Amino acid sequence: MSVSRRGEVLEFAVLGLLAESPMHGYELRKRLGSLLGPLRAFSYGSLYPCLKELVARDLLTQDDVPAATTSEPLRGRPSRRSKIVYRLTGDGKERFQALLAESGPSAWEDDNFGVHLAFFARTDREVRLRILEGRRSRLEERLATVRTALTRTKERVDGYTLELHRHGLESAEREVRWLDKLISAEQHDSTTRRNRSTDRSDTTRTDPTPR
Amino acid sequence: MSVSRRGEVLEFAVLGLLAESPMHGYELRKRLGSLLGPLRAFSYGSLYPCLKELVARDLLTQDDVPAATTSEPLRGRPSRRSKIVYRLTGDGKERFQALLAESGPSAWEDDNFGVHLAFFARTDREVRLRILEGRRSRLEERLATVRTALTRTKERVDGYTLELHRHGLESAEREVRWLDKLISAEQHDSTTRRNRSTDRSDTTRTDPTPR
DNA sequence: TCCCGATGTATCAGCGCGATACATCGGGGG
DNA sequence: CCCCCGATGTATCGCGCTGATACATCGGGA
Repeated sequence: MSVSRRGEVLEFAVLGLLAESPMHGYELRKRLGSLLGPLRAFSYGSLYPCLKELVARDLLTQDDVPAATTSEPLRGRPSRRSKIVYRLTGDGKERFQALLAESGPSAWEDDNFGVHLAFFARTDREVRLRILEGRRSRLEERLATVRTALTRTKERVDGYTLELHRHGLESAEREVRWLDKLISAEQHDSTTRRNRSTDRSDTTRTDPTPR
Repeated sequence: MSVSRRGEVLEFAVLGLLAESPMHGYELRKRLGSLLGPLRAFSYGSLYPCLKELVARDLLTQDDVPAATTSEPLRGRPSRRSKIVYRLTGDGKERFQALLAESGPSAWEDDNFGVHLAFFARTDREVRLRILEGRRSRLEERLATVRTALTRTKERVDGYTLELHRHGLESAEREVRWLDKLISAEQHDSTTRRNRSTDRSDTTRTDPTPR
């Protein structure tokens, strides 16, 4: 209760990046940008408090690096500020592994899905499949809602609004097809191991090839 | 200053919806949902404070409607809470027209573009074109940044992250093509039919927009 | 009858963004 | 030679917005 549970996506991303190699805040934020895209990138106003909390939870350690690169005897300025390098602790690695293994709804909700996908290379194949399929049915279900809402009000809306929604709808449909491609790639890839692709693990009725 | 300037998108949307007809908060929020899509829809935690502020700025009036629909003599309950209907004032209509005429960068930034497009039926054709073209170049410019960033790091990222960014890139490219279609539709519309574009008059005469 | 979902108004904790502040450093132009 | 500028680097604050929650009425189905 008192843990205050920050949004897990930033925590997850930070742990994953620091699992590759220790680094300082500025560098971390840049990597965050290239991980999640220029959008989705978190600001320092989120990053630094998050780092602070992770240190408090003993998932990270922070080492102040004086960065006395030269033999310069530390001039008049008493405080020669430099980098603060963050590093994963054992608990941190454990926590990251636990988050990697997460395959429930929290893994495929809008905000979280991107990060989980970005770390797929370090994720178990079965978990990958569950997340992809969960994401797919989540999208499909939203799609159904939007579609009916759209047809119900189709005649009562002007052409521009309609066009806006049509484009949004097509984007979502395109994302479903993209997910299908990823899923089928995963299944194909598994041919080297025992493949149980015919089991009925579908959470929702998914017709093969809607159209 | 003291005006506190709330995010203009909600204000714009609310004014636009109330310009069609007065209504109460609950109804307003539903329309907001079908205007901007289920995502993008604002929560009551945003809507009610916004309404309060707009009333304080004399852009809206709020009328408490007892909702004694029938001749029912108002049974035992002393407090028969009912709807609070919001209505545009003259200043409100003026403000909405001013926002409709907005064609600067604020009109085509990510957050604002959707609302402006949703009200295109009530927007001057020239303003429509400027907004569409502004939006297009904004997207194109971001696209260029992402593309170079992607090729620079192409080899240093695992396949899943790459795929994620590739899909995002294609979505943006698709949106550009979509804008191109809208722009060309606008231009075509102007050459074929001589719209009474030069007249003043009607504030809201909606011409049948392209399919 | 009782519960449930829709209608209806309203608030609150907390999160994340954007702006801002401060400080060091290398380099290019006046 | 200096000064500005942009990149590097850490950090905070205001505030809009979300999701949860609260409360109240109503119609309808089990």
